[in-house]
Order: sequence, then C-alpha cells, then structure tokens
Amino acid sequence: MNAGDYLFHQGDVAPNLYLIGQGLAKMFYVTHDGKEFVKSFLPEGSFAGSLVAQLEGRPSPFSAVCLEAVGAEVVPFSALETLFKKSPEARSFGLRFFQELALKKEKREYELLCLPPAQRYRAFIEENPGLAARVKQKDIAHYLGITPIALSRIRRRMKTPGPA
Amino acid sequence: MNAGDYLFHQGDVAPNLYLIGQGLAKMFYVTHDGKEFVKSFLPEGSFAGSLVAQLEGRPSPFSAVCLEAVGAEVVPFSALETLFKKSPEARSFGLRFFQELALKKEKREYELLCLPPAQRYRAFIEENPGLAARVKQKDIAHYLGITPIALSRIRRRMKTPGPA
DNA sequence: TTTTGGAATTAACCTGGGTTTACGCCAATG
DNA sequence: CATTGGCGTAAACCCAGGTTAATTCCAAAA
Repeated sequence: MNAGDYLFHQGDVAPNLYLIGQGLAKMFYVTHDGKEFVKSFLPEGSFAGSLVAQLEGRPSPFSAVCLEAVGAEVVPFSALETLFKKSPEARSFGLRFFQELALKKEKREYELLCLPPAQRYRAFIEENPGLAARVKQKDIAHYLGITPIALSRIRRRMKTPGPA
Repeated sequence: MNAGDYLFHQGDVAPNLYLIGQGLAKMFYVTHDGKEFVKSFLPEGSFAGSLVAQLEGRPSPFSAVCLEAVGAEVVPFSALETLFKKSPEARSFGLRFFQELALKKEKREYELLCLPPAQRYRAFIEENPGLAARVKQKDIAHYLGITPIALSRIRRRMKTPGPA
C-alpha cells in the first residue's frame, strides 16, 4: 500500500487487525468540526486496528492511513478469537499482547493528563528518536493535541531561550 | 479501610491487585512540583493496581487512596500470574479483562486528546451519573486535568449562558 | 521552466486556563 | 459556642494556545 492509502476509515466496522511489516502509518480521529487528532503512529512491527470495532462490533471512531509505503499482514479479528478459543497457548500470547497494550495506553494517558504540551513534545522526541524525522510536524502537533502553529512556537522557545 | 487510607503509595512496588467491593477510591499522580492528577475513580467492582509495578516490577507512578470507607479483596499479582500459567480457563478471563481494560483506556485517551475541558466535564457527568455526587469537585477537576478554579468557571458558564 | 500546493514559520489578536488572593460556607474540632 | 480548616466561588492579572492571515520554502505537477 502506498502513502495516502487507508487501512480503514472512521465509521467502518473494520473487523481486521493489521501487522505493519514495513513502512509507517497513523491512526487518527477527525472531530465533527474537522479537527484532526493523531491517536498513534504505527512504525514497523506495530498493530493497527480498532478495539471498539473488533470487540464490540461497532464502527471505528478513527481512521488508519499510510504515511509511507506499507507492507502489512491482514488478520481478521474473528480468526484470532476462534484461535483464542481453541488454543490455550495462543491465549497466553493474547494475554501478553493486551497487557502490553494496556501498559502503553497507561503511559499515553499519563502524558496527556499530566504533562503540558512542551513537555509532551520533549517526551515524544526522546521516546521516538527515529520517528520525528519521518513524520511531518503537523502530525506530531496533532499527536500532542495542539495545532501546528503552537508546536512551531514551542520549538522556537526551545532553541535560544535556553535559560531555565 | 477508611477514607484517607492508602492502598499503595506512589513509589511503592505495589505487587497487589485490589478488587473494590464497597466504597470508593481514586488513583492519582502527584508531579514533582506538587500538582495532582486523578488517573481514575474506583467505585464498587473496580480493580486498583499499577500495571507498571506488576508487569515490570517497577515502582508505581501513582498512589491509590480511599475516598470513602472501602471493603476490598487483596490479590497478589504473582498469584494471578501462576494461575494464568496453570489454568487455560483463567487465561480466558485474564484475556477478557485486559481487553476491557485496553478499551477503557482507549476511551480515556480519546477524551483527553480530542475534547476540550468543558466537553470532558460534560462527558464525565453523563458517563458517571452517580459519581459526581460522591466526589469532590476538586477531584473531578484533577481527573479532567484542570484546576478546581477552572472547573468552577466552566460550571458557571454552563448555567445561564445556555444559548448555543 | 513555470506553476501549483502543502508545510512550516511568523505576527496580530482573541480566548480560556493558571495563579494569586480573598471571601463565604460548613462540618469537624477544641 | 468559638475556632479551625477544607471546599467552592469569585475577581484580577498573566500567559500560552487557538485563530486568522501573510510569507517563505520546496517539491510535485503541468
């Protein structure tokens, strides 16, 4: 899939899970008044998919789109569910997977709740050294929950005013 | 346990999971400069515990304290882990539990990322009809990531200015 | 090569939350 | 009964992000 292609759209039931083998994608919300917010970036080795769509059979509240050419494995979530039913070993993997997912979400929750935008940006750069270069600042801003203009101002402040 | 008692403290390794049978508790972060942020409220039927402390054996980044008198079951996380190892059926429950947890976290992430404070407040009231009466506005404000003063202003705006 | 369009920056203005201080309220304490 | 202390509210001021609009840069398209 090429940059710009969608894995699934906001509103779809999106019953598939995607394992990103190569490339880069993002999952993002678009609010009723047209504002975009990036839920997460999906580099190599990430899973794309909507828990709401898959666990509850409801439309996904966000979309997934490729930012670079992407090679991905498509896994119907129903296949995973039957696998979990049949194989106790698979359940162990599933358990571990969702534990890790919850752990990541808890970290993101912490940053959104406790850190101001400038510190969220610093944290993002430190935790994702490679990503910053591959992603547009516009998308980083939307990942932080601010406008590209605000991010531009934060970057300017971080340059010279060094004194803390 | 009585109101004011701690289930565990920020910095503890906190290897236990608590099932709240009765009462109400909260989990909350305190930043280096003394600001408080409420991670979540724990009414009857909730689980209290730190994923970071339990899955990675590291100190919990937040505390858990009772807001009302609490009756709770204490479950050492290690006991759960061995149970998961031995019993494939228990794994099913664990899998489902962490799926639900990830789902909740995803919703919280959405609200913190996409909604402005006033809308976060409206959403909190609607989703937790009973809680608002049991919890101090101070704690609600910290749950929303704002100051009690800001919440007071939001509430005032929501009264008369009705016209949308 | 020229043109087009998106990305990033900047400035100006507005708005809403943070901060400080003060006040009224009420329950717990003496 | 008086006092204390936390909570909610309020006013005043400051500041950072949102908004709009203009500018520059650059790469893709014609």
